[in-house]
Amino acid sequence: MDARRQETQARGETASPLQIDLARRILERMRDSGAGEGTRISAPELARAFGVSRSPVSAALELLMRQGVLKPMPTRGLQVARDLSDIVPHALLPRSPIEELYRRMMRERARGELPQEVSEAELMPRYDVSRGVVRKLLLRFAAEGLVQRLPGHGWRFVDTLVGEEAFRESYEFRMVVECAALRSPNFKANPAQLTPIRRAHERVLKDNGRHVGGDEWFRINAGFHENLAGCSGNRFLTDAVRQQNNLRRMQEAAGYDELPAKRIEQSCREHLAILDAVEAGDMEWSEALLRQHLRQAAQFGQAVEGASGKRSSTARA
Amino acid sequence: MDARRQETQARGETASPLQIDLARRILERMRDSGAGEGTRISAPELARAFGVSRSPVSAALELLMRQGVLKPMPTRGLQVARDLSDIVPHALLPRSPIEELYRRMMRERARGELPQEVSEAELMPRYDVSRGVVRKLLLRFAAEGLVQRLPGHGWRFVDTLVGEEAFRESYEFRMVVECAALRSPNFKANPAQLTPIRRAHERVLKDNGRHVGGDEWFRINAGFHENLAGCSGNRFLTDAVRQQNNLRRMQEAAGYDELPAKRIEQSCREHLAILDAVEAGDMEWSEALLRQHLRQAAQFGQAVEGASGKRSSTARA
DNA sequence: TAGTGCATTTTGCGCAAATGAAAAGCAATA
DNA sequence: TATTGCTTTTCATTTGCGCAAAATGCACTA
Repeated sequence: MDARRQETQARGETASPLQIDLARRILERMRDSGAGEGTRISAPELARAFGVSRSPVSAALELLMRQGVLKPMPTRGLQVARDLSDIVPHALLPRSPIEELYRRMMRERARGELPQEVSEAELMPRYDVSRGVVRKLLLRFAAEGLVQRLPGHGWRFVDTLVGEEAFRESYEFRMVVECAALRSPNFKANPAQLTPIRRAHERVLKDNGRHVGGDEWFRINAGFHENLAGCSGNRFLTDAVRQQNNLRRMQEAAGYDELPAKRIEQSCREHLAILDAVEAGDMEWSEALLRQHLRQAAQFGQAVEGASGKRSSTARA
Repeated sequence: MDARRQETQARGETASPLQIDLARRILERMRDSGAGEGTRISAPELARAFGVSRSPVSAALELLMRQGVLKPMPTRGLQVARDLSDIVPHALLPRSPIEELYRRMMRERARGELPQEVSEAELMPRYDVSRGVVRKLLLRFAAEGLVQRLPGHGWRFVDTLVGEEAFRESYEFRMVVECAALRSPNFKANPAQLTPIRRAHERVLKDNGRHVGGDEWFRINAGFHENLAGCSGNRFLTDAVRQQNNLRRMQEAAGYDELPAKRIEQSCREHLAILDAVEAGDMEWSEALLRQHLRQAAQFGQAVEGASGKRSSTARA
């Protein structure tokens, strides 16, 4: 057993979803924290940071080593093998089949190809997977608040953000929550938290959004809003923002409307301006900027939605 | 098969959790909608209202008939058999074992007897149930946002509301969200929605909180805040309030500190005052009242928490 | 026309052993 | 002292089948 396991792992044939996911997040973390060639990587530290044991972290590091991102230290341990600033995580790391399926379901739902109410038995043949897999996927959707169990049979996707209604409501909600976060009496800008965010934004601006795919920008964007709310010190405000990000991620998955580089660039600058104001401690100005930022994003989104006839397109703020 | 099923059902030995739950909700619905003796009950209408098929509704109605709450019409169908205003639903309808277990888990968690992070394997022997049941329970907790899956193994309960920190944050969050709901441009007081709420409050006042247990009051209280937010027409605001209610329900489950009847009565009056203002369309005054109401509830809760040495007691607003 | 009662179909849950993955423990080392 | 590499232990997922329960369809009636 042991021999066989080592063998398959060495061939790179097996890697659990968690391991792949960790590898990607580790890569992003290293890059955004400014780690350069030769930087030593500590497995226990990563395990702590991501709330898992060393086992999956070790597997993820091995994965990264096979991809040439890491290399062994002269004596023991691992170090960064190359410059990370131009790496596209998703290109380097294959998505696990289950992750792929998750995104596919999300996309089909966002496009309306998948009905709002579904049964497990309906999904099994559709995606040609076992019930266990279906349950696992639905459970994950449920954990992100994107789907709910119906009282009797079946599951129900939450109202998506398509349509003027939900779209407007979403922005109204975000405006309320995120501005409240800035106004929170306990608000405290944490440089250790915000610096990587800022760095990521600057990286986007540097290559004019050429190497920045929609996925990447979404992650950066979501991270910005979530961490900003996080500074409020109010976990409920933070959770609410995260929840909204999850919802918008589903819309994003529809894959319509690639966001124009111009728009990304502008959002980026607005984010940086907000960060400046926050770090300078000028909360009123921060709030004004944020409010304006959200309003513009909402307008942009609605414009796109109005232009294309199809149901689509939440703008990313 | 068929004969056996009818037999067991006739003996009242089997009743699925859904059926029992429906029976209780139907009872509450009839009572709060002011149905008196002789009122005819329509199964399809109830099925629509609760989003299930007629099957479990029929079973629930049969259950209520066996309890003497309903009786057959002269020709066909069912009617209310007695005055419903003094009925205590929980006393009449036995909770299903799984419901009982759910509440027990919640209570033990709220009291800190159950650790914040648990594994399924740990829970199975503890409650002497199969893995399937454990999963089902955890899934339900997850659906209410009370527990989350950890990346690797195990589940993690969300931070409870005990401790000054979380308690303050919770009220800050509610203040933000609920007041925003009242200020929402699309706010629209829906009498059909608010009248049953008002009636329930008046019932509480009428018998000075004598027959109103903590459970009952919690339900009414939660319903008030949720429906009020619901009038905003913004589903995200509504969801946020519901989520807070779920959290507070867990605190409630600890079962410390029976809320004094005086306090319930006062909250009740404050709720009614808010309803008055809302229905009169005076949103500014509504908001002022609501803000004051939440502030007082927060103070009351903190006072109790400070007084009793134990970790306990979220006040109900 | 909507509601009832009954029959049929569909759906999801319960159960238990085997397998794979993550957590935890431990000695060796820089 | 913290980290690494390895081993052991614990944990969760997978899989398939039988059954209970919910959804659905249909004839009949007020």
